[in-house]
Amino acid sequence: MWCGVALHLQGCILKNSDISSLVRMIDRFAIHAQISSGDREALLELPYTLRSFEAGSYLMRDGDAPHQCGLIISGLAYRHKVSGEGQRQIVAIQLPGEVFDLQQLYVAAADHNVQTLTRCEIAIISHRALRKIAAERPAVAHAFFATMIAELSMTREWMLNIGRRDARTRLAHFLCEFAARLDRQGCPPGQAYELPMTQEQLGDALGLTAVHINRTLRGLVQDGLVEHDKRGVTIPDWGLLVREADFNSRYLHIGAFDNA
Amino acid sequence: MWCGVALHLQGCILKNSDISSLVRMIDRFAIHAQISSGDREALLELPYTLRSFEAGSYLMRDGDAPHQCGLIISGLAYRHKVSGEGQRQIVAIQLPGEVFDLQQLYVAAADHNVQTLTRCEIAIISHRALRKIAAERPAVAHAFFATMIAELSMTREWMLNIGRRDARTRLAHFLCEFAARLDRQGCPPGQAYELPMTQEQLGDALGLTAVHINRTLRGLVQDGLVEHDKRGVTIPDWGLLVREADFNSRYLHIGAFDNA
DNA sequence: CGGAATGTTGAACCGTTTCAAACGGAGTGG
DNA sequence: CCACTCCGTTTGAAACGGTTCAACATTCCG
Repeated sequence: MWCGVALHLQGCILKNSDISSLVRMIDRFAIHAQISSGDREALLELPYTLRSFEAGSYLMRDGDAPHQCGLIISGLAYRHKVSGEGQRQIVAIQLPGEVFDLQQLYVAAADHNVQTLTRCEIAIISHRALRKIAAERPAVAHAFFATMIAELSMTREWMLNIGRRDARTRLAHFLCEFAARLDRQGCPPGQAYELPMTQEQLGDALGLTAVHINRTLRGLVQDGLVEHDKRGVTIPDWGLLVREADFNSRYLHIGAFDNA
Repeated sequence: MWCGVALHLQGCILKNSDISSLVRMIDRFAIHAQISSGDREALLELPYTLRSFEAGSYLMRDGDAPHQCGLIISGLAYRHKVSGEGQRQIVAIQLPGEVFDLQQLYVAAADHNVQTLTRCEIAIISHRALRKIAAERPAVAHAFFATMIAELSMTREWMLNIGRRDARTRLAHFLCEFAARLDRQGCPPGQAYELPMTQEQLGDALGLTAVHINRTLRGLVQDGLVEHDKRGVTIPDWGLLVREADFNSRYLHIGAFDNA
């Protein structure tokens, strides 16, 4: 299922680049959540295992008893559920650096699947270790809680998107959200990014068919709202697309947590 | 906006019924989350304010800076967002006793609305007090976290429902979920319950129009899958509806949290 | 009792799906 | 290098599920 060597942060060989990206991510998390440097150190010293996964690997399966979480160092993953009829709904995209996958931390059986979208480097950490640090360090628990709030908010907006917007607006909104979130993660801002999803996956994310995604996307391209070659997306006029998409980034709570 | 007198639990007049239902709810929460009796006492001694709200009152507005949470003692509430076109999507129904409204606990500006569906008795508590108890008592923080996980799971299932199931299945699924959740809250089990929602609200919850809800509901009734008079729903054959609804209660994580 | 909100029904319409066929690019093996 | 396959994209035509609009019935509530 996964290839690559398991490397422990503690007393184990690790490429410099891996260490530094882990540090960078936890630092971003720390700033975001305003945790102390002691908390930051403790987070860094947890027993991570670094693994590499091929595109399409399952990180978690619906029904499994989950015992570990992942922090995406590089690559993209997605969460999905499938209905009794075999219809798939993608319920979230997970970007690199979006802290820990905490969604099943206290749950006996997973209620959805997580699968990699591209090749991924993931720092794996046991639930036990995360529960322990959350119990010992209130600020870390607080930060974990805040990330769950952000996830929930994003999921609500997706629901509005799927339930109440037409295909064109829906797709435009998705493209805006992707750009805004990449932006926040410190990727080169806004105008152009790689979107490593097939049209079928886009359809599954937006509650549409691949065919209709195709037509809708071509519509957006034809009207000059986005450019699009292979898996690359570029947005020539951000304001224009935002208006078309009915997009307002407030629900992402970027840098807007109340830590008092 | 709200009528009725604000009553403080601490050293203040309070009807017996109010106290006892609050105690009952916190006890259920305590059992659910396996928190200690000390934690339970601390939860009970928080400075709640009891208020009564008319049906249709806003408990929170999109964009507000939220400073307090509510615990629904009796009545129903719902969360919703509205799109730029004025289309509304209901993203969750809140049942009595479903612990605290923690979804905006660490957020600078609310990202959605909460409105009462019926007349509600709500125990209001400040964010400050909740943050304090969460910081001081890891088990309580843990329990809060678990309720967020459950919310998130429910929201994901709604997304699957709206994105990938047809109107009939969607409505049937909604009715099943409602029954299962009421059941968990200790209401008389399964077969019959009151559903105090208009068809327009049902439509907004399911991403459909009121007209289509009407036709779909009549279809279910005609086929003997549900009975329905005024706002009452009864389910003659639970297994039958469950099959029609593609419903599997696992995502509700009823009594299935891993507290190790 | 009267007026407003909610439920019910029909007919026309439209956005999206379905099915089917063709096209293009990447990777593989001969 | 070509032939071949696989996967994803593109396009068209027909069908369908759900919407829209409009009219009317019913219930709720002051």
